[in-house]
Amino acid sequence: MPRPGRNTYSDQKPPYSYISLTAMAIQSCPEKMLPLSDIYKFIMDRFPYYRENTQRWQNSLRHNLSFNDCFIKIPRRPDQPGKGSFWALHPSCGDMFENGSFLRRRKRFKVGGVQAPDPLAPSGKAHDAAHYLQQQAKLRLSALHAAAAAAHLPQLPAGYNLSSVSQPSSFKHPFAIENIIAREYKMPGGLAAFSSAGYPLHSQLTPAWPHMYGSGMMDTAAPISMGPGDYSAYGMPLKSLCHGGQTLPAVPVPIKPTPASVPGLHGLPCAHIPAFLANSPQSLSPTSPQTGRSSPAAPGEPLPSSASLLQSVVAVH
DNA sequence: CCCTGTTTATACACTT
DNA sequence: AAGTGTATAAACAGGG
Repeated sequence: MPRPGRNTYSDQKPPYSYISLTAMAIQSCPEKMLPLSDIYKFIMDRFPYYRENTQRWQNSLRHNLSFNDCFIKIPRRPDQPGKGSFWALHPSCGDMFENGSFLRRRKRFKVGGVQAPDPLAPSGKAHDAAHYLQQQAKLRLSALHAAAAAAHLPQLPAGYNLSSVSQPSSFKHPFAIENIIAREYKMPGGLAAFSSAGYPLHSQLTPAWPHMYGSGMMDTAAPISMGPGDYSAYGMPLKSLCHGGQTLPAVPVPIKPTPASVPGLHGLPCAHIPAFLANSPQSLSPTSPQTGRSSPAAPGEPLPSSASLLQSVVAVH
């Protein structure tokens, strides 16, 4: 039982920005893309704090999706009825939170920003994204279809759980919650920063799992533990990112910044992916104070992260 | 009508 | 102090 007199543990605001929350949601899905409603669902499933004032935070979240270049919008295919588009992470956004803080990025991801300020290039965002998603689609789909066939699943109906098989590569995006967790636990001194409730006391970098329902989420739903090294930041082997894949027909076409989008080719041919892992609430949750605001808790030492790996991958392109 | 998505504006916190 | 990133509010348009 939670502390008496207190709201339940989990009503504390998680130490994540909407950007990181959204990124987590997207990354949690095998296809790395989710419709808005599933992003909502993901967040509400795991962060009880967001089960209230939905109007408010959902408006903010939508604002973030539109406003930040790190999110790309992917249309649905005609045969995939439903409202709204899918949302995915821009392949080049890399590890935006490499500084270790999921509340505030060091720098905002901008398309055509740092590495390729080529004004002539057609919107880097759309371009990269399209390319990336083509590969994603290829990989994921083959895995999904194989899995569906094996499992006698008609059409990957909503509610399926193929998480174990639909991760063709052992990759984890920097935003994948697994990574976030792993990173946080790696934080030097991180564990020392816990309150008795297992809640970070003074640092945004310390483990934030208590905010989430279903501590075992990664274990149960994402048995993607893996050996280090052989994966890129995009959910596919580095090789396929660097080479190949260019021959694919443009499957997904990000909409946002590309006036020249091919109209006809819509979204991934994948099923509508439900928020993965709707674990039963375990209510670990935090109690401790969100000291983040007032306390200038040092952002902690930047971790060597997959960001560097990502950068090199992107640079190749 | 409600949901989705875009845009503008303001306030605040953090970084440099 | 200025610049930047994030949160929030709100207006608006388009689509199912």
